[in-house]
Amino acid sequence: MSDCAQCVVRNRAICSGLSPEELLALGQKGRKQTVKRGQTLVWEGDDSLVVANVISGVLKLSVSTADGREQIVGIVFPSDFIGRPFGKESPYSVTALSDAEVCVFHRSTFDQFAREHPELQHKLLQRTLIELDEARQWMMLLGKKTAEERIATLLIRISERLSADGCTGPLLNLDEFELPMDRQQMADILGLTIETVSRQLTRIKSSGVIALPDRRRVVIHDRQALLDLAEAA
Amino acid sequence: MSDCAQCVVRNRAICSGLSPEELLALGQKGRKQTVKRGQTLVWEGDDSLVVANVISGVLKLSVSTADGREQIVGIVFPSDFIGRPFGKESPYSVTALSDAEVCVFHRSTFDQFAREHPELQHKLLQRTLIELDEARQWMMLLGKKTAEERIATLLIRISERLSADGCTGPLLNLDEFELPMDRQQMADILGLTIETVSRQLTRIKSSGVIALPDRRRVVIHDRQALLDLAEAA
DNA sequence: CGCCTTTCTTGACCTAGGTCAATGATAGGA
DNA sequence: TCCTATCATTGACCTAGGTCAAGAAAGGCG
Repeated sequence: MSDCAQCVVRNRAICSGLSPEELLALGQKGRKQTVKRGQTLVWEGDDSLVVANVISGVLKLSVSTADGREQIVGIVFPSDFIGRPFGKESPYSVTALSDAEVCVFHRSTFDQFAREHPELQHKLLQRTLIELDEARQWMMLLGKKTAEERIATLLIRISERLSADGCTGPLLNLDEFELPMDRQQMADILGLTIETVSRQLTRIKSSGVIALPDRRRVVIHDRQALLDLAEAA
Repeated sequence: MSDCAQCVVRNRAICSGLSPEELLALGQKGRKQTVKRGQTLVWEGDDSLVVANVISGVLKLSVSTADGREQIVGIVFPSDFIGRPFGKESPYSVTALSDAEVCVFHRSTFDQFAREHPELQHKLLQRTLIELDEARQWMMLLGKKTAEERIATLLIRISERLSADGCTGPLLNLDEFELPMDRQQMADILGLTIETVSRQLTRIKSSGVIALPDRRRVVIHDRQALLDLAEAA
């Protein structure tokens, strides 16, 4: 792989904290790969052969029932880690929502390297714990929140995540951004239908809290009001 | 703490894999504590001061909205780990569903010990990854499954978990067991109301797939049929 | 620039599951 | 053992959100 020391996600991905020598050693085991929008990198139930860091783009993690219902169980942004280390089957699919670049490793190679480098393993643990916390917050949303609360929560979360991505500071709370997904995908994240998503967005727009200049663009006019709509964090 | 080498969850908890000396060192930092049914060990939002292993009993992890809606985001059985290492706030409450015994550590003490013992950290990572997979399966249930599918899934999961607990082999799939929770708690796990839980249980009972000899007891008469009701895993 | 495909919005209607309220069971405690 | 405080079930009714079916906007692409 090309020079990890120059990597744009160098300071935020799990590789941060590795010594220059370790970074080099890990870098030699990985390779950069581009993924086209819509392309699936890992299939649910398949042998988990690769893990990766996201360099650019946005991907979804999803699980499906036998009869085709799909639930998106995670959205992955640049600097996030994807794949299931230390386990032979992937419990979900990983699919690109936009064109993306990832830095891929063979799972077994990565597993071995991680076991030999406690600092890397620690980073991975920290990240997994955070993901678990987030998954549990989302369980609350899916189990107990109304459609309007769900939409408001999603908009807040995406705006936070996208602004954190700028990496210029803690959180500057982007008030205008591009949705990295279409309406159907929003519905699959929120446990709703596309029609309900559409209706609730129009409702919130009509109240003046947000504007929707085009399909993908969102402008938050009154963040506090949106937070109130989202209820508890 | 008393002798870890004699601990009933010795081979299943994260302490498994530690050398006798390490086990002793860790054991000296912890203490055994009993928790009464209904008692809350950790409050959502509070400083995360303790972590623990569950020795006996069953506990719930829950998060609440400002207006009092509660979602149970995890059920914890003997040999499971509780608490949020490497993070200062607990994102959920931990409450005993039955009287329980836990083996408690100060979080900071535990964090330090874990960082010095990669094997322990690895066990913790493995466990966290499994919990994350389970949380995501549950997101599918909460986002897309019908009430009947939810109930069937819960019954299957509990029976599997309780039989694994016997620790006599891989999975013997207990066909008769005691629910470690009441109807309201089932509802809070499944994102339903107590009435819907009750109605669906009666429905499944009427179809002959299960029997309910008393409030807590469940007998699975036709496991395959129950699996079919639960749809996809 | 118009055509076609896909995506999004909106409306009319329906239903799974929620709400409210009454009744029935059970477990402890005196 | 009876009494009382839960806890669970059942029924009648309601509503948030799902379903089905038109339209209306955007993109692409020749």
